[in-house]
Amino acid sequence: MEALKKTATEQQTQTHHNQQTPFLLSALINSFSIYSCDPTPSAYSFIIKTLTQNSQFDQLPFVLDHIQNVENFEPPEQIFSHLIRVYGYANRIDDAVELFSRIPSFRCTPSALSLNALLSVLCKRKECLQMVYPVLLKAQVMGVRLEESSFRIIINALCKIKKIGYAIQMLEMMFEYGFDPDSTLYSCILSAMCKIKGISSVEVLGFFEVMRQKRFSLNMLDYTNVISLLVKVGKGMDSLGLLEDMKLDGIKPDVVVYTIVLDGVIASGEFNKAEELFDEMLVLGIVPDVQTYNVYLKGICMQDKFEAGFKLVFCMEELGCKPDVITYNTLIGALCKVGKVRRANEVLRKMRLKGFQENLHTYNMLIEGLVSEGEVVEACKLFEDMLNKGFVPMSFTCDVIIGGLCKKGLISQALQILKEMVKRDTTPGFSAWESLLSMSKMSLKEATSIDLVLS
DNA sequence: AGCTGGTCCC
Repeated sequence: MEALKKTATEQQTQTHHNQQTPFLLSALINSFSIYSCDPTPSAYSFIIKTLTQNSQFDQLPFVLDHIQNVENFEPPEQIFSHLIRVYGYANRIDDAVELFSRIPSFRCTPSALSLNALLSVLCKRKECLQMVYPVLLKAQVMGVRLEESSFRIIINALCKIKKIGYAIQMLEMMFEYGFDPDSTLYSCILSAMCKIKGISSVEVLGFFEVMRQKRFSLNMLDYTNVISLLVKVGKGMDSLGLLEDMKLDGIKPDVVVYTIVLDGVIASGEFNKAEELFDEMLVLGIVPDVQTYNVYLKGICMQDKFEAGFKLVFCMEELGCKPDVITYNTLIGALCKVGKVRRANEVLRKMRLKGFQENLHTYNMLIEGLVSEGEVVEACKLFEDMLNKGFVPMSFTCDVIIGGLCKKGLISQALQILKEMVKRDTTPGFSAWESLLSMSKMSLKEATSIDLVLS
């Protein structure tokens, strides 16, 4: 073994040409035959490690063939499970799968150790997931028994690709195998469920109920996931119940949970309840952060209480919770919505003075606000300002301006915007075409101009 | 894990 290791170290500094028997393998055979003993499994382990570390994968088949056909020892399974993982890292998926199937031919009985190695390799790659099922069938034929850890790998992979139905089936299969899946598997599925868009909240709540009946100790994330889903599907008031359950469960809701629930309550227009919730939070000693204040500010603005809104922003500064772009955007958006574009513009000026850079959202809201007030020329100025600052306009915003310009009969300016869009690879929306084409007074020359842009 | 409105017609 010492002789082999010495040879292996020397070999690294030498280059050598292709031979029938690779250098390290013959070194192994020689080193042991000098002392008239047989190579040990750990000697093979050593050269396999050396070869993989040097990325000499082309030599591995010779070594494996030698173990299979010449030696008689029963190699430990770790040699193969390790090599399967290494093949995975090297992106040699077919080699990994083939080695797994071949394990019995090495006088070794494969177990979940190798199977899990292969499953991990396959589950890490989206394009390999389709191979998981055939591998499981193969494993069954080979007499490999799935372990709890095997199920864990598969369920995690299924959750990642949002195949919740299959994940639940695997969960049920675990019972058939005599395993009792723990709460982490359920949490994993629950969290994946909540991320699926268009999932029915009834289904999620049903699953959540199963978790409760199993008397799992639910964690903060479980509650947060479900609460956030309820808010997303517009059942903000239902999230209040879960907030209570959470407290009864001994979990102290944090600022994130309160912010989500507050958002849900405000979205439902229950402003009194929102006040109550905000107070409750303060009483519990939870310090609102900028995101909480932004949600709270949205509620105030929804009630058109702009003075209170400005005051809140001032208080934030006093309390050391610096407002951010979203805070100012919330004010700007609310002001534009009720036609107070002038005041919205003042907010823009103020935020710039405070050193904040407006973003795409700020421009979108102000431009739309100006257009709906009939101030198309101002809107165009702002649009230009936005382009100069390097913002990529949203097609929606362009549509709004084109609509506004057409309404005022400013067709050539509208066409200018259209050209600007085409230049930036932005596709005009339906309403932009509608505005342009509905101009019955459009002259032939301008119609041709559209033609040119289109072609 | 949470905050800003966001994209055709019906």
